[in-house]
Amino acid sequence: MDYLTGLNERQKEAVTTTEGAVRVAAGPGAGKTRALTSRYCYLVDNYGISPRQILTSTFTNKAANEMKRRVQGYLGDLDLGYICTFHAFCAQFLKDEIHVLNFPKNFQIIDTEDQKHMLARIFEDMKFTSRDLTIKKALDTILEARKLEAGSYIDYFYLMDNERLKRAYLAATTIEDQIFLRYLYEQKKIYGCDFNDLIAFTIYILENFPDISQPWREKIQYVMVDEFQDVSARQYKLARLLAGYHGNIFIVGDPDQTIYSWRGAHVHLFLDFPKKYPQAITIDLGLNYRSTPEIVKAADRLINHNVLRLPRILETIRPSGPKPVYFHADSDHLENDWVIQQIERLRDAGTALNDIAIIYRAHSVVTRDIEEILTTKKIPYRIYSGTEFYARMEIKDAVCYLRMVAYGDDASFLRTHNVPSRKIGRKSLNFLREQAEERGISLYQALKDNLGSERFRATAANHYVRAIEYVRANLKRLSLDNALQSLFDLTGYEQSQRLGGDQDRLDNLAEFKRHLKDFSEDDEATLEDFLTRTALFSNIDRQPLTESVKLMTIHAAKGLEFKRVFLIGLSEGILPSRRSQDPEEMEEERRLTYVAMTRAIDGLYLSDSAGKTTDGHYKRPSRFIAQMGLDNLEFVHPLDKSLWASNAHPTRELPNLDNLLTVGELVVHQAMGPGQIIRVDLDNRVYVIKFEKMSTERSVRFDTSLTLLKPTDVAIH
DNA sequence: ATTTTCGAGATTTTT
DNA sequence: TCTCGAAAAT
Repeated sequence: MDYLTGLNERQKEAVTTTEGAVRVAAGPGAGKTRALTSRYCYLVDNYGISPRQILTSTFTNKAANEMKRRVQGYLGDLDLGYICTFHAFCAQFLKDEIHVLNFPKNFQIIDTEDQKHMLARIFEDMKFTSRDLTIKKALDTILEARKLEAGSYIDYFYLMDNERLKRAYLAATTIEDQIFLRYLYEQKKIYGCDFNDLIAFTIYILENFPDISQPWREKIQYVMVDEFQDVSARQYKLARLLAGYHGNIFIVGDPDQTIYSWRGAHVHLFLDFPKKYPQAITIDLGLNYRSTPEIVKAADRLINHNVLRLPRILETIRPSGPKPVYFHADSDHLENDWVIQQIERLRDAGTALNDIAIIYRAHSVVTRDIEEILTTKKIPYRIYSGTEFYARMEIKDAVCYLRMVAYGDDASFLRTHNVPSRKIGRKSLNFLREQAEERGISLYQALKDNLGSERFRATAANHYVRAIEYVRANLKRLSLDNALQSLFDLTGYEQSQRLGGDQDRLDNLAEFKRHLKDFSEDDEATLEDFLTRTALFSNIDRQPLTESVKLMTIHAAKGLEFKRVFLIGLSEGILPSRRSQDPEEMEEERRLTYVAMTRAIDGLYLSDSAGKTTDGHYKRPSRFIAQMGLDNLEFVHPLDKSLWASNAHPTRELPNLDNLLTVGELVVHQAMGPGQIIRVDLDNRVYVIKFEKMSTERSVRFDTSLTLLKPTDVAIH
């Protein structure tokens, strides 16, 4: 029973409320993963529910692994296959059920990079170049278009046969439609399934095939969703569908930590949960176990500038500590220098390097400079990001060689056909494109069919084709790691890397082969399974070999905690990002800062530097520094208020929204008298106000004259 | 005539 | 790291 010991009353309530719809609103460091884990154990242990009857959606694979470890710690070794991301659940589901959409069981999961490749190829085929419609924009448009009507594009296109789809894109009148339909055609041709499709297909099947849907809904007795504030509308719909039969849906989240809006998350989903489930009970976990009161105070002051939130009062139990430290440097080099000096000081005072993290808005903030200083000072560090294991060039190459064996798709072909160099350059590739286009075949097939032609006489293309064909033919006999080795040997890939002389790359390849070998220990494991896994679990958590300082983006730091946190690059244009223009985006930037601050347990260090940004503007300290409350911070240098002069933040927050009232504030309306602001609706530009005289809430336009009765920090309810 | 190499410039966040 | 373009190499 020790999964219940040490829980506070609120947490216990969350754990033991097992029926119906439950919403847990949890602040940072409130032990929400703890509550979720305990509830899982409680259901299995007390109610005799089998793990296969509980779907627990986590936001990252890392979080899933962490939860599994904890549950197994309490209950022993169990198969916890449904503690996973929605995407991983859908991959499992579709493997069994996608045949109803006439897709093969071994459909291919494609990632953003594949999609970009496909689009690039379409653009080139169409000889289409435009400054206004870049590949990136086209991809956004494609994703956006599909978001609108979950099922419709499946009805219209995925159930259409390829010939009709082809006619549709040829007949399209606008460039956008041409690209969109052409893209769907290309994707369908290879039975590709992107991350959105995984969810959308699953929903589609659940909604349209009752014979499949009903057994699943009966089987899944409990649905639990972690990090609900980052769930997209579509994922939410999936959760509702699966929980539809038993009605047990349990969500945990913190609207103030919504940092994935760009991926479809919206604060409203959490705030409006009771509208979907009128009987839902809400449990508030506001007690912060993690950070010192000083850190919580500054973070709380900052987040109170947001309008789209549930007001809450954060309480702390930790003993008092130092105020967060703010350092403004004259140059980015001096900023890095200061940060690393502090780290050295902490280390010499006995802080383990593992307890220290450097956090930033975007990878670009990490310059060669900071790495150089860390190296010269002999401080081991590890960057969690950009070049994660599977993102490394040589690993991607290896994966694409394997994909050539399994799928022979164009994206993999483009990555592998000329690595190492085989004298197949642009002209030859264009030739292949024409062939492929004309005959409706893949690039690889086109190459195979033209091996005898003069064009490829002088190239090493035949080696390439022979290697792939050999491994394809012998795949059943070869173990996966041997298959890859054969590919390497026959194509000379590894040899070329060896000649390149980069030992790191060879080490990485060796590690990749070990992974592959581990995977193929299981006799059932197929190449397709492995590729599915690499597509879904691209961030394998490798244990750091040595004690090291961790560098990561705020997004990557979500859900983690560190004794000491350095939040660097707190400049206007970086945090908040210059790309965040409208007020809602600005709120997201503020939430990001809030998330970063609340990672810290004992010490929080904030820094920025003067100098120029890449676009030539002079950098200014972030407005968020001021919004934390200057008296809540410890300034390394005497305070220079001119750094936040009124001209320092041009046009970021729309002027007419600058003076918005905040939820909870008491106002007087000329006609309707006194009332309290319940919600601020930015979409419709109205305040939702509960007036004393009225029984129902009223909407009042932003520009209506309202007298502020008195500002208040007190929460409503 | 093609392919390869090399330097410069830019890069939000991720399942 | 990736892309682009121009110069160098086959």
